Amino acid sequence: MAAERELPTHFSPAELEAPLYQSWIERNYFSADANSQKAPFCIVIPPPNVTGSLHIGHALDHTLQDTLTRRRRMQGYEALWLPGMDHAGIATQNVVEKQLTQQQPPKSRHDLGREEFVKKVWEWKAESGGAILGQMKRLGDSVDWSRERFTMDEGLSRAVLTIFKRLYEKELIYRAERIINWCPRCLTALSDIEVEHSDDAGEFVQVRYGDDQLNITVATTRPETMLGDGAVAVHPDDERYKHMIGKEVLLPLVNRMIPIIADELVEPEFGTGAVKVTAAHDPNDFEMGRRHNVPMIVIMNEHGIMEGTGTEFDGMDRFDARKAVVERLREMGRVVSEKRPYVHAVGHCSRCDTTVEPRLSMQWFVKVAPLAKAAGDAVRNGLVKIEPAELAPRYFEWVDNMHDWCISRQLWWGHRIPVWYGPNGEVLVVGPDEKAPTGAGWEQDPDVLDTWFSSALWPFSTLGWPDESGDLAKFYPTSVLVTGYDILFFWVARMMIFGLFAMDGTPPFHTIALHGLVRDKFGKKMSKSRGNTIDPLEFMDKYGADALRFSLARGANPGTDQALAEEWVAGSRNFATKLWNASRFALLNGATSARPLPEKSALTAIDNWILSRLHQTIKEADNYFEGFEFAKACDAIYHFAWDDFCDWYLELAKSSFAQGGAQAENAQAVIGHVLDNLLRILHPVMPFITEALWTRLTGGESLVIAAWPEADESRIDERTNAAMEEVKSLITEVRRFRNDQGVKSSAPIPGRFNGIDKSALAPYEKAIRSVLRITDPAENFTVSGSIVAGSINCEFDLSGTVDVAAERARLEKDLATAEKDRETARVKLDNADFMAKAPEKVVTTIKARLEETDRDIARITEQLKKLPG
RNA sequence: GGGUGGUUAGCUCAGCGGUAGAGCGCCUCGCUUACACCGAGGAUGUCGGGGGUUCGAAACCCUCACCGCCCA
Repeated sequence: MAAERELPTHFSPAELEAPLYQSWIERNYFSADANSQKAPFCIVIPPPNVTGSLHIGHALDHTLQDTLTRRRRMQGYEALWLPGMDHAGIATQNVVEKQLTQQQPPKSRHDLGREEFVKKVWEWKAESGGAILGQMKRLGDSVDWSRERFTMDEGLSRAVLTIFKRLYEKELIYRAERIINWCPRCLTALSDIEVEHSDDAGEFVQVRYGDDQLNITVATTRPETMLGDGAVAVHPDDERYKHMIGKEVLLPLVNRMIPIIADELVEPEFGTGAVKVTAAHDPNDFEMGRRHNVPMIVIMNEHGIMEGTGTEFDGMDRFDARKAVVERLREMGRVVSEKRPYVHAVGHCSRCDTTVEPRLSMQWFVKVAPLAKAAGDAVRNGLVKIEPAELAPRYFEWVDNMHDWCISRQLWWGHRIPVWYGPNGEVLVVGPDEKAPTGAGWEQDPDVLDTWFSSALWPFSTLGWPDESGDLAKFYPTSVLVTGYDILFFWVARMMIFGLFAMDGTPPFHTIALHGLVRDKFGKKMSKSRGNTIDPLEFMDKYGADALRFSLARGANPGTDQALAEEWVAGSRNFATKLWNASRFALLNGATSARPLPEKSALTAIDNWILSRLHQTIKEADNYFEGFEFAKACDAIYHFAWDDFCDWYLELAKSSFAQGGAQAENAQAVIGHVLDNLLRILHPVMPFITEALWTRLTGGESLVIAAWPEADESRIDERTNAAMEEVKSLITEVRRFRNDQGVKSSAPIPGRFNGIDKSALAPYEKAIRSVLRITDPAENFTVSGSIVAGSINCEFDLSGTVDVAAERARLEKDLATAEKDRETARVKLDNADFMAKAPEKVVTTIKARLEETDRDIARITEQLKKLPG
């Protein structure tokens, strides 16, 4: 009997985890049923990129989502965690294009043609895409694989067409020629959020325009764009330049006359107070250009090569041209000053880091203002809750200031824009079930939509929208969106916008739970260049998925970053090992969850104490989980399991087992009950080891489908808790004494606990003696050492010399502490203002503290007097 | 430049009005039959500086300094 329940002496997570996950999949535990009567709980995964692999940020994000989902599943909800990926337009196209260039002979996508190229991308996806999905299994993600979605799937593509047409009909999508962010390497437009600004060392050059009659000095960080200047602008109130407004100056190098215009956008204090206006290559200049009819002169091609300026610079790369232009101006004596390096913010393509070029071009845009207003209001009106609430201002800041969203991309991989242009200038938007025009001269827009356009539909497109599917009815709106605050803007706002629009004002989720970033050991941001990245797979190999998950969850304070180090993960593995060994001990001693838990009156005080703490911990941890306080929930469980259960209860229970009989049987039931519940409440965070231990302990089918523990208030007993605190301090005092006296903890010594029989600690004496190895006094008992712990006077027969000096030092130290404590209390109580104004409860506490310290001081003084010498 | 978060033990962080906490690290003991991935004991902080509010401030207000993030 005992033999078959025995655990292997060693715990090896790596062997344990994969088969368990496999068994869960085989038993279909993660598949949600849209027809069930259970209340729905749904999380859609923030779709990872199809080219990506699991990084530590995913590991955190997924750990939290899995914890929430597993808990709800155990609570009896119809829990759906829906997995999938997005098609990552630029990134994926880049990957496949790179493959093509590495072929012999190297090819470009243009060699293949659009259709063939897209086919290649699908082939790539089938072969190498979605590596992250397998890694999610290793982490233990309890996602419903039968519902896995991809943004390029047919159903999701229908959703894209549907929303595009609806938005277009409401005039919330429009096409216009604007300055957009252009990546000269990816050869596509980018939205604002795909541009990353960094402080780069550039240059700041002042150039004199004009001639002897009239000249003006402009300042610029981009001298090469002067070839496309259409004007010089000054502030209308700038006395230095007022007389020049309306006149024309000579633009050097191109030898064109350009007007001097007045515009309030110009900051007189900045540079020389005069700026060049290159309306086709700068967003601010574009605005000014529109106001003042400045010609939009395009001087670069899509690759960022100078073109059409009619100067010697044509054909040069923009950065070479910058040098060359300044060089020529210098020769002409037109450079007034040069500052180099001049550090200023420069935009880079978030996919390839190429410096972004503002470019005038025809693109499709979403008119954001009315949609974003609704997205902001949903949170303002409490329809959607942001957790933690402190981060809501960041959300508002974003949605309230959102610019129109450029959604067209000059790519081939993605949802092609469903717009046909007719021979006579017709523009036709084709919905999902409509036929595209076929006549001569009709052509579809060549561009595709921004990946985020389809990701923004994720919370309902994955559930079957635009069809009125059962999934949609059951699971929309979803329960909670879990994501890092760093992408609050990237797509949370966009999902809100589209969700509210498509679903007639029903937001895509009730709650947005935000977590922070995982940083390195020293709190520094992880980056490839710093070389401080952590590979979650490596840590899972070494310490197990449970250990990684526990570390991440335990560090997850709402909305704040967390540091992670290998030592912390090792510590979590140690915790898992602790659980393993405790369970091993439990099983070896016949612990069982099969027997009903005896009534309080039948149990020892220590049994009742651990049950009290267990139910307290269940209550606490459950509340924390409910409030997305993962760190606090884990901490509560950790300390209960390790400190209360392993270090105190199991040690004390050894005396019950030694005793045998009913007391031992009760301990078996208590341990069984505690472990059963502990493993349940820990399961969402550490699914593997809890499952392995629980099935062995209880013989149950699986923790995945087991019931979530509920706190039994009747077992919580503050009096027992308090008494046990006294027991603990008594034991600690004696241990300190033994330690100070150099007595080995394994050596039994005879001792007396005077007065214990009449104290509240009487029921604990046996256990105390056992754990401390204090034997009953023998006939020739001679007191050679004594201490007072709490209300108990303890006397020991050390049958030999006592280290009086050590004892005196200890007592004097304790005395000093007690006296200091008494002084603080005394000062308060002597303060008339305190007595008059402090609440009754506080005064009582301080009074009690004073009495306690008085007693301590008296006792210690007495002890010191008794010391020989 | 505009927002916004932070500054608590050697490190990373909780605590956010009533005697300073955790994990890791550190020191001393210890192979006591679950566990050395362990046990027992211990040390460690004028809670960034300066003002203020309060009987009482790490916590609330003001101010300065220094980090960080987001957006320009």
